[in-house]
Amino acid sequence: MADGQTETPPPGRRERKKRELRNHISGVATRLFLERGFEGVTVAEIAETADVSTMTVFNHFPRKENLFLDRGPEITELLTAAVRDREQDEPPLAALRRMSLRLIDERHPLSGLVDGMGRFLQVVLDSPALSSRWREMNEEATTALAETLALAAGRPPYDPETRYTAATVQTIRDTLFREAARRTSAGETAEAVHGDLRALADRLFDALERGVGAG
Amino acid sequence: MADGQTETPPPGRRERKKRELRNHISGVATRLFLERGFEGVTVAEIAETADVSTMTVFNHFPRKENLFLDRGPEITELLTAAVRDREQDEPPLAALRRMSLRLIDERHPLSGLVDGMGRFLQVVLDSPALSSRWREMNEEATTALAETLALAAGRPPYDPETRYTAATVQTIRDTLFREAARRTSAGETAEAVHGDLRALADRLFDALERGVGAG
DNA sequence: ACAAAACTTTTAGTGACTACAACTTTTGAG
DNA sequence: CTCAAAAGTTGTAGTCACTAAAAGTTTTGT
Repeated sequence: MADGQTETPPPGRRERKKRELRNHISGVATRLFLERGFEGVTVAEIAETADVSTMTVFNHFPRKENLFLDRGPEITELLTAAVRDREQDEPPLAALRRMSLRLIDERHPLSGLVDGMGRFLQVVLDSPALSSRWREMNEEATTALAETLALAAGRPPYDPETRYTAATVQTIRDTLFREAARRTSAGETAEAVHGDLRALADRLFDALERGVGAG
Repeated sequence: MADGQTETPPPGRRERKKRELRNHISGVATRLFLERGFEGVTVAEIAETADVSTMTVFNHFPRKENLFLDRGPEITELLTAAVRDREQDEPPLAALRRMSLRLIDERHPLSGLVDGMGRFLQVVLDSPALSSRWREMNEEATTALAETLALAAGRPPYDPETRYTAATVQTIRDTLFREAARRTSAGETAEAVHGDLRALADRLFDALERGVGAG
């Protein structure tokens, strides 16, 4: 299955080392941020600790915030894929609800149901720059979802009511994440929160669907 | 009615001059931003043009973004006052809807129904920093509204479902503003957009109320 | 008139981020 | 294997938002 060479460079060593270095830098940065907060660590210090130059950090992460928050594209992908890849006869909002419940059941990090997520969220909320980047990621996801929903419903791409629906789905996701992170950080275990979170998700999606139909 | 002295300093000259200087600086800055975009103007240049020192600019506006976006508190105040000062028997969401329609009917700047709002929004959307501040203002308003709604409904101050309602009200407000600014900047007059915007507001509030009840 | 309070200014940083040139490593072709 | 191009890293020298602190100026109340 695996070819076991160690000396010959199989096309892709550059890329692999690049990924590894990126992970290394982001790992070092994340650890420092969790320990001392976002503003308490300078990029120069991260570079020093990771044993690279400051410029290298910026080569891999154009903004300091990206060192801590780099799952933005993943959120966007989850939301749009849920709508795009659903069965023909399933309404978009039903697919989005299913996907949200699946994240919760799988204790996916983006559901917030992971130990340590409380500290993570606290670091974000304590930092204006990270909070800002958090909202920016949410908006990117909202815009992408609005486009996908418009496409699925055969509406014009900038329809305000479609955007309303997309923004509200994002509100639900954000509400669920914060609730999960808040309660797990308050000492409750992920297991204890799981049931309540699921019920909350259902209630919020119910409210949205009563408002706009099946979407 | 007015005491007409010009030489004697009636307690408040300092405050008046301060307000005037603040307005002067923000006016100069706004003009420059509209002409050349947010990133195209440095704070030093604004200070120079306004004939003050750079530090004075920062004394009046702690962030550069505040020079262009300083109506955040006003939004918060409008939303919370609508709920706080409503008649006892009026549901909170009905009061918020009335307030939104009133802004539209009065062509209030925060409704977006003002000539030149298109260019304003374009400058905001063209600048990452201003877009970020815009979202931050929205979040402040959302948090304040959530607290007020929770109080009005006798719920705990951090109730996730109340926050969902507040966030959705904000989504409606933001959607309406963008739609108004987009269409007036596309050449339509505020009068032509007014009727459509009112109807859109009603539809969005209908959707929200169907979902969560009268709030 | 005078002292305290409130502003403004100057000075001297810090820290994120950029442009650019020099240097090193990896890759692919001959 | 060799070598040149491509990709990546590094150091240098900025720019710009923003801060801290001290000194100078104007306004205010007595």
